Amino acid sequence: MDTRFPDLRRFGGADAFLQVCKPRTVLDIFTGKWAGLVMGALLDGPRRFNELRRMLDGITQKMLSQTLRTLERDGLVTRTVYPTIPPRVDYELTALGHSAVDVLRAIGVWAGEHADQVLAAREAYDERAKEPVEMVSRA
Amino acid sequence: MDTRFPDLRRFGGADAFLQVCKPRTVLDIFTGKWAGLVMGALLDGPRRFNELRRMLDGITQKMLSQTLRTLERDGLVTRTVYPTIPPRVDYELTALGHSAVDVLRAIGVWAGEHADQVLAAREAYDERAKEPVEMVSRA
DNA sequence: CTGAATCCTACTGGATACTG
DNA sequence: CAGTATCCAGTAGGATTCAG
Repeated sequence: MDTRFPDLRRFGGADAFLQVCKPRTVLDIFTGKWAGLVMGALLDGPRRFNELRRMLDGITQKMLSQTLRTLERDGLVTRTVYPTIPPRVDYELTALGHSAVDVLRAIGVWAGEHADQVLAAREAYDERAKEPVEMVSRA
Repeated sequence: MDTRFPDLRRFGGADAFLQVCKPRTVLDIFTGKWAGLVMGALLDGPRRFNELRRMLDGITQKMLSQTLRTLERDGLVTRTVYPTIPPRVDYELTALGHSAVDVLRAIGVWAGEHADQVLAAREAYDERAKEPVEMVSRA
């Protein structure tokens, strides 16, 4: 989901979305599978790599590593290396990262409040699909 | 980005995200490439298929059709068919859909306000990557 | 411990052509 | 007009292996 600048040229109505045109690339921050969870795991302070891995049970090293690198690149997380043996690396949310978490929280709240409605709608829809079919192709 | 229920079992810290566990499936609403834009196009009232297609310049029939069907399934949009000739179909946001748009707007606002910071951070990061490299592997 | 590199699969989204 | 069906490319994400 990206294709780099598919770019949503002008946008008909909805002024609120005009600003989404350029910042669209930034939206990827919220679309990844893990980015939100990783930031959530950093809410309480700095964490080490394996600490995060344990918190996000189910994530692979690759995805954690990849996600962290992206978050760092986007300025949402800082990475601090302690040149000790064994090496130790701490990750921490930046101010920007915290502001992003607020948005994630808003999304989470909406999802929490409306999940039932959405799921019910889905069930109803899928149910209707299996129905009588009415339009019998009577030969 | 889905794999249906990868399911984020328990979640270490961040209480705010606990509720994301079950409703995670609902989050897909915001992750699609077009869902947000389509809902945005419906803000001012009902629209017909081709009307939407023109507003969302760049979208293909397939994606518009697919997106609308998903939105309908999730109860965010209603679909009304007028059995006239030629056929006419109207799409309109439901109350649930409108509430979702509010969240989308919040995301858009954040993106608009912080896009510059993120993009600057990215540039800086990419710049550093090309640097001296310091750690010369001196034989 | 903290990653990077490789391989592999499934899904998203686009182009094109056809139907009621 | 409002779709559906088919084919195709790019990519996200997982498993596994290797390295500093």
